[in-house]
Amino acid sequence: MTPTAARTPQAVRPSAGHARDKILATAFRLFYAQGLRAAGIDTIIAESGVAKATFYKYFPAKDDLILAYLEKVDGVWTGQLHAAAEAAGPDPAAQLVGLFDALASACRRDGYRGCAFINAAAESASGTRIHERTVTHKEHVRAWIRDLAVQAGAPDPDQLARSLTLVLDGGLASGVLDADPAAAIAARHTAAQLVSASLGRNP
Amino acid sequence: MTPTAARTPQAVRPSAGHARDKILATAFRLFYAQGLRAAGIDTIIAESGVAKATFYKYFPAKDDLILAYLEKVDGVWTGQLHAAAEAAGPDPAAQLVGLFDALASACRRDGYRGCAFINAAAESASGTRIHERTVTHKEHVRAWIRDLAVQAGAPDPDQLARSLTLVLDGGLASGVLDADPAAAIAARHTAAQLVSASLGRNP
DNA sequence: AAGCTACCAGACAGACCTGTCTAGGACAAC
DNA sequence: GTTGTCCTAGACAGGTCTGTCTGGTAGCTT
Repeated sequence: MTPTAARTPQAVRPSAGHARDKILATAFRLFYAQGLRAAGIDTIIAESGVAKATFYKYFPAKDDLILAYLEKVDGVWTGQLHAAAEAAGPDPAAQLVGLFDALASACRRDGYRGCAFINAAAESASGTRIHERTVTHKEHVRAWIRDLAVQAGAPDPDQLARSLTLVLDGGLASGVLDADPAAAIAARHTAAQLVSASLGRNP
Repeated sequence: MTPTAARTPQAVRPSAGHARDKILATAFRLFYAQGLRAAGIDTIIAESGVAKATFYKYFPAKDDLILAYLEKVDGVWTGQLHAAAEAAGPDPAAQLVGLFDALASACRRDGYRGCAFINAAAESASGTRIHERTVTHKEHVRAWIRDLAVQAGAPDPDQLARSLTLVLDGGLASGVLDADPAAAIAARHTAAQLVSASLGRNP
């Protein structure tokens, strides 16, 4: 009601920034499906239905769009991992296994092509912002899994987190080859074995 | 000594096909270091020190060079895996763990950037020859590991081979992020756990 | 009405990419 | 000497890529 409140850009122009969302949504789709280099700016612009000038207003360079894409992927994938873990119940040990359901769900999805971060890292030289962002993502995931391992009372949470991220990354990496659900099932099974062995319980 | 023996191309022209080797060696280096798309034909030709016509004589298209590159990578990597396994001694169970030493050696090598096949698959659309070649490679590796698992007397060699390839691929995939030897050590450790658990021995 | 903001449409530049083509040199076989 | 093979040097075409720039439209604010 106050003039200042009415003056916020969102209130004044409901469509302000809308173009950015359309671009990012298209980039999300094309970058993942085709790869960072194979998806050209012109195609993204055309499929977004925006003008070129608008694109370069929001993303001064292609790398900026790629980083925004990775940010979005991070949010989506992390959310799916957390949701799968929580769906396994309150027991941290069960959550460590349950998070692998996110892998199975992902690989059943149409157009699944493995881990967007691994794929991005394969296309970017080390030292670039894109590469660094990928490393950060993987570190966050491992730190989260390590946290669960601590809560589960693992004697060596670092080692368990390492093992589980290896299996998870292996499952994701094999996803770029074929979206075989058997790999995801095997990953979950392997994770259960490793968690049991680490916690000293007999499966 | 016979005329026919002296008439073999290799004897007549020692340099025949030499240009092909130079091209392939340069491609091996650049494709792995920079990626398939980032490494341009012109650069490969320039660094090989050959003429453009010579290049296109041996490799009619870039894809042909990429396939030859993958063929070479297959030979090298498979050789390293086999060597590492054999170095662990005659026991198949020990070989299943020992093959992971190839991962540790690889990631200590300068310029290590993970698995060339996973990286190639990340850059190529599924259905292409490049993608198919990658799938074939991974199938061969898993079949070999499964063979070792059978020899080791694993009750479920398929499952053990799946688990071990997941860990191996996970180690290779994380190699494109950072050449952290800790990941390779953890992979070997995890493999030992899985082999012990599968064979019903207590570690 | 004037101004501002967000946007659209598309030409354009300059670099880089793959692949073709012409012209010719070095060397062994005959 | 002639022929055939393998090679070098590099111009060229036609396409694609990223990024810049000009000009014009719609709608809200003042």
